[in-house]
Amino acid sequence: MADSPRRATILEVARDAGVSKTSVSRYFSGERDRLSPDMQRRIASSAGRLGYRPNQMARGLKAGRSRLIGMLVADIRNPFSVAVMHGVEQACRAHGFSLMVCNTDNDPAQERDHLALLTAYRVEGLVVNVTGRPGHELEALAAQDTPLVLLDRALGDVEADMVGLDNDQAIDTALDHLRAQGYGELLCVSEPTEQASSRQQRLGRFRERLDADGLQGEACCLALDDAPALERAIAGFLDRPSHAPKALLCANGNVTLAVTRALQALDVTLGETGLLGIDELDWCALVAPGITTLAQPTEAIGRAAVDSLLQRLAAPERPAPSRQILFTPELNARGSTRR
Amino acid sequence: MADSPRRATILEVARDAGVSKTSVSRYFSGERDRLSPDMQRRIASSAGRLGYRPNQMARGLKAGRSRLIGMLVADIRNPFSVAVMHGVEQACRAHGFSLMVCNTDNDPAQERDHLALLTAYRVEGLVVNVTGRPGHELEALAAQDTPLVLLDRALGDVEADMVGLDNDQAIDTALDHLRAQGYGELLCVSEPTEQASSRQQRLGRFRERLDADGLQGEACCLALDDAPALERAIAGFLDRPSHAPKALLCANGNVTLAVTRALQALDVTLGETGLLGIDELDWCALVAPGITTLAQPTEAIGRAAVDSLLQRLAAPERPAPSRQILFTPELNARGSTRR
DNA sequence: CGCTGAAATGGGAACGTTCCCATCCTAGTC
DNA sequence: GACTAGGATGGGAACGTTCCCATTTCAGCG
Repeated sequence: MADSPRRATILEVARDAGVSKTSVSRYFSGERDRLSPDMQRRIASSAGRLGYRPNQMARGLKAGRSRLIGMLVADIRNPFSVAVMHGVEQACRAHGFSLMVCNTDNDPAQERDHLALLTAYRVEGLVVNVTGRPGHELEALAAQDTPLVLLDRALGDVEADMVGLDNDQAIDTALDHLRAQGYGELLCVSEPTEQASSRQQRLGRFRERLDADGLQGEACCLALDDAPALERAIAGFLDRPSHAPKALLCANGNVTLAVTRALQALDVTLGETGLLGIDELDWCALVAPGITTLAQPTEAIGRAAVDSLLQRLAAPERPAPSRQILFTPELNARGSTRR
Repeated sequence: MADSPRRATILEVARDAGVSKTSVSRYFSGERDRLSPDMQRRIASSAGRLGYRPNQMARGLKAGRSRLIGMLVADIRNPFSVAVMHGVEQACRAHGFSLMVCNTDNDPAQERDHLALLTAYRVEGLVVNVTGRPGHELEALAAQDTPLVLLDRALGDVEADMVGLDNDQAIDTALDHLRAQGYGELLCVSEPTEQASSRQQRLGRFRERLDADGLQGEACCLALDDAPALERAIAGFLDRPSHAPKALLCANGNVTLAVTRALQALDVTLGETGLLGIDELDWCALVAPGITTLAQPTEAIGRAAVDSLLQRLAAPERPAPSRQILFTPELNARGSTRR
């Protein structure tokens, strides 16, 4: 059986089968119907015996297309990212592309490196969800006709399609729900916004709505790794005298996790103090009375990203104006917003 | 600025800089010190102006090495897998390799497909964590001198290094802890074991220890998507008359999630009924009195996998006998095992 | 019965690299 | 001052494909 120390080449298969390499190439590039049944049989048998696999490198080189989609993920350990990635992968697969994922750990240096890598592999399209501004490199890519789609975060200067949550609607839904449940004084917690446009947008809308609706509220941004600071911020908010029930709004899943920890440390009863998080997580239904969330349709977002890419790939001539594809969140009302 | 519709090639850079392509190649393959400072400057400038990036396809083709490590993951949405993957990625990066991850969704067909894909890209090593038995394909690969390392699950017939948790030790630690906390009657819940050796091993050890230690207990395997069945199984166990406190042992993170849901549905008080899960998850500290877990050192496992790969890659001559690298779990005692 | 055209097949030149082997130059040696 | 060793540089042949053009064969047809 398996014995050849080196991978067989198309030429060896051709020789073994007594046919030309062109025919073997045809066999493996989906042009089988151009081959006589007899030849197909011969090739199949030889290839099988030799354990031949087309070399994708050579293929990509010659044909100029890698059949590869690249994805840059800011944080692979974020379940939201993974869920979207899953959608992206499915869609790629469905269209005969493979996905090459790079995790950047929110590190601009890694973003640059990985971007170079994906470029080196000549990915035909790029799904980008990053923190920093590798704007320059991305612009260059875009200028070279590599389709680009931004995920969840717009990158100021880069002109490309963008797929993500309808943040305004999400905030509106959240506030409407909280108000309907009788909460009158709100604290919106977010990670620092400099790096991610969606955070800015959520916070911006939050402030807008407060003004417009005459709700009481404030926003705070802090790095999640400083648990004491977070506890202090929350305690400060809760201790303030007030005449309406208070609630916390978490701008994303990571925040929800950190805030939940902080609330437990502070011995706060959920529901009495409201809690609503953007992003649905496995465990939100499990904690205490259940944590109310706004779920993002992650798979759909992933698929939409790929669709957008493929569309541009199909019609490279007319560079359609860049679009925004926004999705509606779904409210999972649970005990944490029931008084 | 960015204008070239097509990527520049090494030849164009060479022409632009007035040097030979060989020199440009040297510049980009880490042989800069062989070039005079003047030449380095000229090349750098031309390459920068033209936006040149080495074509990894051509590189891989010619040099015969792709600088790529492949990883096959059974379930990308499992936090354990992701954590290990993170370790793998870091290690690859540290050694100048890139990682190509394929998620198989526990589907043998996808396993086969993705394996073919990775083969086509001529990955230099493969980290495998799969459910099915693409044994044949994997064997072929191994026979072709592609280093292979199995993650968490041994594949019966495939001879390769294996990295994972020390399952015997994990079960021992779990049982010792449960007994020390006064639980005397145990139910070990697992997903179906056919596909994953680690599950078999955990269950096997559990049964062994029961016999040896004279503990009361039983094991049950079921698919997690059938919540009612799980609830029935658990209710059955809890309703049985007994003279010692009862506890549940969850064989992995997914099980812990499902069991926790079931327990809530059954309105069981954690602690009174013990609960211990293998795999640490974000939320285990958050639920009720906290869920006791056995944490796997995921990053270390990932790194070990890559190390093992690289070791074999470095010495392809002497095919060292395949090893097992096992890691010790860490106990996080929490309220769910305190009576 | 020679002509046309389609279907089946094969030869060879790319694709963008790397790397082996020159070639050229300069400084050091006797 | 010829001789050499070694450093800097360049030319060209691969690597394993695809794809453009042949070339061959043969059925159909006026």
